[in-house]
Amino acid sequence: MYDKELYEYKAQIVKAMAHPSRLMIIDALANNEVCVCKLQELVGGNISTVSRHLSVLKNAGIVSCRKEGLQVYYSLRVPCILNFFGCVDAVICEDAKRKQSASTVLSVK
Amino acid sequence: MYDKELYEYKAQIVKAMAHPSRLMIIDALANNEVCVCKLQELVGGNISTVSRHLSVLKNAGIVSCRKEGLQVYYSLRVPCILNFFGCVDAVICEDAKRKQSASTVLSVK
DNA sequence: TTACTAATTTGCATTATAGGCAAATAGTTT
DNA sequence: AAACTATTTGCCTATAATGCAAATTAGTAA
Repeated sequence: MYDKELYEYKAQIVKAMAHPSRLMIIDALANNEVCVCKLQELVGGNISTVSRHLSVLKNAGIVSCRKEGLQVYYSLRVPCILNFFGCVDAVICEDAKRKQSASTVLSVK
Repeated sequence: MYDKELYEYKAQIVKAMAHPSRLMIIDALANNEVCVCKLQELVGGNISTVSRHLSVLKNAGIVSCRKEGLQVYYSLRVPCILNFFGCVDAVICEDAKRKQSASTVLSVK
């Protein structure tokens, strides 16, 4: 396949987003840069785990960071990622129309 | 966290896309339904593997299928998924501006 | 220098995922 | 019914992702 390599590359990026904590982080970075310490408060759990998630996102090219004093601030490098979230919601809504499982969590009419 | 459950739900959907063969399948379904046999030709490999990828996409609510005679035809249930692909390309392009690794595969100027 | 704080990296154990093969299912044809 | 085709499912092994804890790096302040 000619573009098999390209699909592998794309899959790497999608995979980088494919974790609840990392989606939460991306959402948190929607409007402004946030330091690791705040992100830890947000997603909870061990700081080493949060740091690992951030490095996954960074390696995929989704976020970038800058250091200011002791803190490291992360920001979204490609904001269009956020548009996608609406579509994921659409998948959930479509599903909710049939099953009931998702409707409670999204409060779909 | 309030909507931790929601993020887990979303991650499931994103995870379902996070594989080169499955991205390839989604792309193939962009404009029309395609039978499993054609999809196997496309992604290659064992048919049982392809079938498994399809069931991952189906469980996530991304595709649906209908049977016609001996064949099963799959189609995209939520086409907005495709919009997202442009954004993944944007991530790759952003990256290509710095590194050189991706530029060859995407032929970015 | 030492002590302190923020973040990252590394090692390890646990769990999840991928892919192949063979067997099972469902629909078709004879 | 039996033979045939398309697809799915169960079982297995190999590989990758996860989360925690301990060790490490980097910046700050005494």
